[in-house]
Amino acid sequence: MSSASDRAYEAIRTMILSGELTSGTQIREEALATRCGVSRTPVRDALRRLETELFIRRSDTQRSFVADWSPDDIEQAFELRGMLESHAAHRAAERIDAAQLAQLKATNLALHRAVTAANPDVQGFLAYNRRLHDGVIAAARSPRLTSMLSRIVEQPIVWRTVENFGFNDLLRSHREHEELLAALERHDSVWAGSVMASHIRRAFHTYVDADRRTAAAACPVAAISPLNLYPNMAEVVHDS
Amino acid sequence: MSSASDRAYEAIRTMILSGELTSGTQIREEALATRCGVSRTPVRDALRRLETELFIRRSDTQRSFVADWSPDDIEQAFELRGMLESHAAHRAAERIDAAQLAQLKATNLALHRAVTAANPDVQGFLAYNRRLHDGVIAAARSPRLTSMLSRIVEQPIVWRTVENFGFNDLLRSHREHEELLAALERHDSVWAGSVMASHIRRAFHTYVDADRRTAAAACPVAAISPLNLYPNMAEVVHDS
DNA sequence: CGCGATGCTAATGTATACAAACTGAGTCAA
DNA sequence: TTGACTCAGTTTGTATACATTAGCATCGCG
Repeated sequence: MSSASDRAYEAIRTMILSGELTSGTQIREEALATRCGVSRTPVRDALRRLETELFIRRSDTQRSFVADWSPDDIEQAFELRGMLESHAAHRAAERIDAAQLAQLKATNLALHRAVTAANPDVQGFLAYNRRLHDGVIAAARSPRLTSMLSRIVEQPIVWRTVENFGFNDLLRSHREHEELLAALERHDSVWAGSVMASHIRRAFHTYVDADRRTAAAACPVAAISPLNLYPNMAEVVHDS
Repeated sequence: MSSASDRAYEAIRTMILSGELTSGTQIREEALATRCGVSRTPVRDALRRLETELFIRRSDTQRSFVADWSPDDIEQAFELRGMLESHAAHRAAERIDAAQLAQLKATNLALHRAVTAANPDVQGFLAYNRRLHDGVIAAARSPRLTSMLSRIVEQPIVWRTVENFGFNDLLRSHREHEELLAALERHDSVWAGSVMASHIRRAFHTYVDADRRTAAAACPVAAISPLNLYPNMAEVVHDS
């Protein structure tokens, strides 16, 4: 999209993810506009986008607040992402062609190199991981699915997750991708769907564990949801 | 949302659903603004919303066009809606309380009355049907799920579908709701999920059949997708 | 003392003017 | 003839000013 609108979007998103804007904070368009160096118009655009991605919540009276993610919210997000990406993998297995498959393999190879480098390149892992998942989604050839996955189940959690990943988690991620690729190569949709479902479910648990370890640590992204100390706590009340 | 923005949204949406704006038509903000009697600003807002709901497609160069729904698109939409609402029913069965259940029952009773009235009240059916499904989604208590279902898998297809429903289809819909309510009352999440999945899958086939019958008829909503004459046509090329 | 009305302040919604970007037709050169 | 380039016209993006509405506190009245 356009430059100013994009910059505003990225800037605000980053502020939220970095913890600069904490959950529950009210958002004033004017203030953000100043901060991003643009006018209110593109900021409003960005806020709309962030709202559909549930980074931002609007009160019944049109005020915007930074959304707070309860442990239950986070689990739901993982659940939805698992369901949708599993479906994407299922479709992809029926539709993927040799070129796409080759590209996915190359991506996972690059991911492996990033992980096993002298000092592991987490940013690289993130980028390749994203590219691989995007590739699978694209191979599913469903505009609706693509749109839902890109917009709603976006990366906030993944971000935070990978921050807390250890070396072994990254390696395991690579191995699971390998299995997914094997399933895609055989056009075995059931297998592909299952692998993807477990892949994401595992990421969920890795997240919960890592979060429990680092909760209340100095890292602001962990401090956002200290309740994660109790991941088994069943019903958490939440508004909106 | 705000008045002008809402009016623009409703107006444009109606233009699309009624066939006044045909698929593929380029959308000029200025023209729509004039037509809706508001300025470009709320029109832009409305277009963004309609874009996330996939009523509108944007070219890589920021031009907007009315989306065209191929038969494959429509099946995908039903698939996604089935998956998500089935999940919603599953969750709802675990969480629904007596009050919510009673309300759903009342709604389905009202739906039945609307259908079996002297001359069947299709608009009434629509309203009650929507209320019932919304009730189930609300009972699932998942903001993310709610947002996805309300935004993306919205009602365009349902609208067109019900236009083509016959008396028996409406009655069957009521019966399937009854079964769903029974599952919810027993808090049987597996049953509830299955019933919802078949309910929506059946709606898909009813749509396909009805559409085949009425395709190319005078009704503009049917004329929007003449390709539906061939519902079994597998792969349809589509851009975006 | 409580409660509601009222006016001020601040935030969002809307309109409009201007800037930037795309479109497409026409032109010129290889 | 084709292909790239240019330039006017059109369309969208951005900024800003104004309108409207929510928040909030104070004041007046019962």
